[in-house]
Amino acid sequence: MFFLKDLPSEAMIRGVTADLPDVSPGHVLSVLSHLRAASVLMRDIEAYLRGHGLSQTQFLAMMMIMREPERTSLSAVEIAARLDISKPVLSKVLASLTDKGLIAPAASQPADRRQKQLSLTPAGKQRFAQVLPGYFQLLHAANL
Amino acid sequence: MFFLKDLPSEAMIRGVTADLPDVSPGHVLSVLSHLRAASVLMRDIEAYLRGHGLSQTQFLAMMMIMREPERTSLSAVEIAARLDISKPVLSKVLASLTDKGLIAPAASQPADRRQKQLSLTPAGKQRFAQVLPGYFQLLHAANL
DNA sequence: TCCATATGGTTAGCATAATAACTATATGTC
DNA sequence: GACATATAGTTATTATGCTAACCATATGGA
Repeated sequence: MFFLKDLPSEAMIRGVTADLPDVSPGHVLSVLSHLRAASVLMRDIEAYLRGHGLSQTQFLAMMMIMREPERTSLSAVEIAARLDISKPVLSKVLASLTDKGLIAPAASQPADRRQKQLSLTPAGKQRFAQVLPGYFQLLHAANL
Repeated sequence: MFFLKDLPSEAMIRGVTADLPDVSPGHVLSVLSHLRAASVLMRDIEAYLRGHGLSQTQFLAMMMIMREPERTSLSAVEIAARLDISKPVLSKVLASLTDKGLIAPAASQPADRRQKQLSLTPAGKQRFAQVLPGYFQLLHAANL
């Protein structure tokens, strides 16, 4: 995660986009500022989570499982759809969380034997509870 | 680049942060929405640039060199500072741009032999000019 | 029933990011 | 002048993302 530290000046954008009448330099600069702020925040979040032994994706995968009001488990494709990441990435993330003992196959598996339902272990729930408040405080403190 | 597709509801955030009085659920949700929008835009930008044979970092490194009003070259550390990325990443990015023939060592090298000044080649300037308008149009079209 | 097609998940290979550790060159102080 | 320290850049290692290709299981139509 990264993004430009030195944003282009509005004058520079205006010069480059002079022949693009549908592009407003002020708006483009505002979008760039937001991108910069978002990337800095994501970097901060990743550093915070890494301090707790988790990548952002690992943390969010746990959140997706915890968040289901009616259920205690989810299948891999359900998690991938909610996170908007590719299946292979999720496959690795789930393997890593399993290795850490934070998630495990759910007690009841579905009839469809292609699927694996996954639940948080007690250790997983505890880790998640430890990390969540600081995560929301970081989000709250962001000026975005 | 990615971020949550299904954002948590404000009620869910409120429940989790009930004992954090300094965290406002509405504000947290707004920050999450901005993060989501920023990550989607970055993914779109990366896809656009990849279609032109460049990664985002490669493109931005070229922009940093082009952008200097008084100069036609920059050293690696100057580029890294403006982009806010680590030196090793920049080292690879510059090697890759050199392999593509888009940048080359500048005609005049500084006395300090540790440094390498880098300029855009004619092919580099042409590629940059091809790509830039679409880049700004993507930024302009973003609702961020 | 059987075969084509779809879906869930993993593996393989590539690109890009980070930190740590390295080489080479400059600089500044004794 | 010589040695300690700082700076520019590269290499090694690790983590995380992607697409493409691959198994295994389900499903649906002839």
